[in-house]
Amino acid sequence: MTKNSRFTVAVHALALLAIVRGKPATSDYIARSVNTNPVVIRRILGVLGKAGLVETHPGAGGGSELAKKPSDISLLEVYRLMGNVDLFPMHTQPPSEDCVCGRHIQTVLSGVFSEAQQAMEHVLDGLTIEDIELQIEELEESGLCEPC
Amino acid sequence: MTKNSRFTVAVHALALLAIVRGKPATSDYIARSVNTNPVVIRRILGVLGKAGLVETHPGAGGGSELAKKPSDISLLEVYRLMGNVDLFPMHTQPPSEDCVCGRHIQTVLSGVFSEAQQAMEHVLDGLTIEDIELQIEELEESGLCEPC
DNA sequence: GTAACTGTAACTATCTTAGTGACAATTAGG
DNA sequence: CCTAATTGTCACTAAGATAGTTACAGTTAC
Repeated sequence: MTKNSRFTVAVHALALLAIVRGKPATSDYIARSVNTNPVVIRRILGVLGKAGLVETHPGAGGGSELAKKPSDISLLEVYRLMGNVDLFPMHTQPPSEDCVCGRHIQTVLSGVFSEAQQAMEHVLDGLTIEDIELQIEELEESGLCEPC
Repeated sequence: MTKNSRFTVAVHALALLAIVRGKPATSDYIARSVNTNPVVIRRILGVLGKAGLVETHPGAGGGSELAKKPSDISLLEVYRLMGNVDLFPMHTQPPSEDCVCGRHIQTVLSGVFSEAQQAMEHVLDGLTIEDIELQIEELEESGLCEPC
């Protein structure tokens, strides 16, 4: 599996932006919540910004806020933006063409892999940042939004 | 996501063993089909052997063969044996407990992640090495088994 | 006895990732 | 205009994972 946590961090950041709704959040503020370095957050917000999910402003009083409604941001969109393409890596070197198995295994596996991956992506496609936000607020058992 | 190709290689090896049905295959033979080093194959066969999927014999005339029917080996079993546990890595450091979002994000995400992973695993659970073998043989458009 | 195997340890090269410091550019506000 | 706050981005490091490789002792068939 892609051994990176960028999807997790991106969803965390977007959920936080949803919770503070409208008030711009600095990379430093988000980084404290995620418990990482602000540069890591800025890198991810950069990708989300180019895709139109967030708007970011430099300078004093700057920061990032959502550019779309939380209910319009699907987790699948975020997942793909974070560079997650193939769930199952193929052979590092192409298999032997001199073998019945080597000749066809990649064709067969790519069908299987894509079916499995689609099943997973279908679940992510049915969930939005709003769902995450609501579940967090439900767990907190209060309608207030005092994130930090 | 799993960043290693061991699952692919394991399925390749098992499919090859299914195709040559009964005739023991050496790690060198399998490695030529996969296009890798025999030690890489032996490492994987070692795991499959401990799990009872293959039987391996050392010495001259040795090699590996399936210990179960191809139809009794599910791809999910192989997937898990290859060390694939969590599809979606969480934060590298635990998020801040001082933040509403940081406090609950992992609880919420672990539910979402497990749902998505289960959907993927359900597909793998419905497929066996026999399915792979049959698809390969179908592509080869011949009932003969001359793998190399 | 010899040749053909496996199992496994040890090592290397390569890649990916997260994290970090540094600094120019931008902006708000006095 | 000056200052403080903030982003974007580059360059680097440390750590970890992976595939590949060599080597060699142990096992087996003939």
